[in-house]
Amino acid sequence: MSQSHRSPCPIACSLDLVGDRWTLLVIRDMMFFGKQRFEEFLDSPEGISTNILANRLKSLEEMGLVEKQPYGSHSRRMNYQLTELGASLRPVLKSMVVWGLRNIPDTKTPERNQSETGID
Amino acid sequence: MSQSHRSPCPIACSLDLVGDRWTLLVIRDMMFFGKQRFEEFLDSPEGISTNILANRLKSLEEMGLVEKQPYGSHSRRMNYQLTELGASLRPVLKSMVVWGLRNIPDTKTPERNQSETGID
DNA sequence: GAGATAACTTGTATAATGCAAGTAGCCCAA
DNA sequence: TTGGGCTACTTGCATTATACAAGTTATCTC
Repeated sequence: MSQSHRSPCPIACSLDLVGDRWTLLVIRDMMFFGKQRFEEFLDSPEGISTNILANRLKSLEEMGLVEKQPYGSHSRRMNYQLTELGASLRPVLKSMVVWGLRNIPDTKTPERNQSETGID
Repeated sequence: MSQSHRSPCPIACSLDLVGDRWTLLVIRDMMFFGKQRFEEFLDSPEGISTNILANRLKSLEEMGLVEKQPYGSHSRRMNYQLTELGASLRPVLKSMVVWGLRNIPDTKTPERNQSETGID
């Protein structure tokens, strides 16, 4: 969590951590869709590529937003989960959902998640 | 506002528009610090370079988040202002301020702005 | 031991960023 | 009327990040 920061501004620092086109989508997948595995993240409609995903999972782990654990004795399988810190990004994600739904045409959230996840 | 989108997800679409390390900082400067001119944006502590700034101002204008107007007869001077759409990003910015202040050490907002701008 | 699963790694091409310097239009004072 | 200052960019080039496709590795199952 003590990466290199461009300034003491909380917005700038937040962007230093999660300010790119992919990181928050991985967090979204964990937060709202319960995804936990590498292959599940690959399935998302945005189509992240494997090298970017591996890179993001590694830096999310280093930043303390995500925890990685082996999944039982099940082959090489890993489990990725949000830490408390990662989960605390929920209001940020939710504000983006609200803004996007209101202001960008043809955006929508999957029906089955609107009640379950508190996305609305 | 109808750029190319990776998916119908409101988070992904929002990130397609403002998901990089600089765009939201320009918006921050307008929203919380009342900056309106090219040189003022350059003064911010993060040190954006001129080509990136010109590029971001152009795309912000194309997206309809910012309006550009000539400043009276004052040489080549321009005024940049948030549109209503741009201003509607305030909750997103504020949620990042709150998260950053709580979770990233040594972040702070300038004192003089805390009451004036509704940043807290 | 052969095949399936799952999580990466590697290579290469393209695009974005960062840095320094230069350009261009307009105004004002000499 | 011209020369300098102000302001907003543009350009060139090196470095870094992204995108796409393919290959590799470790474990488990049969």
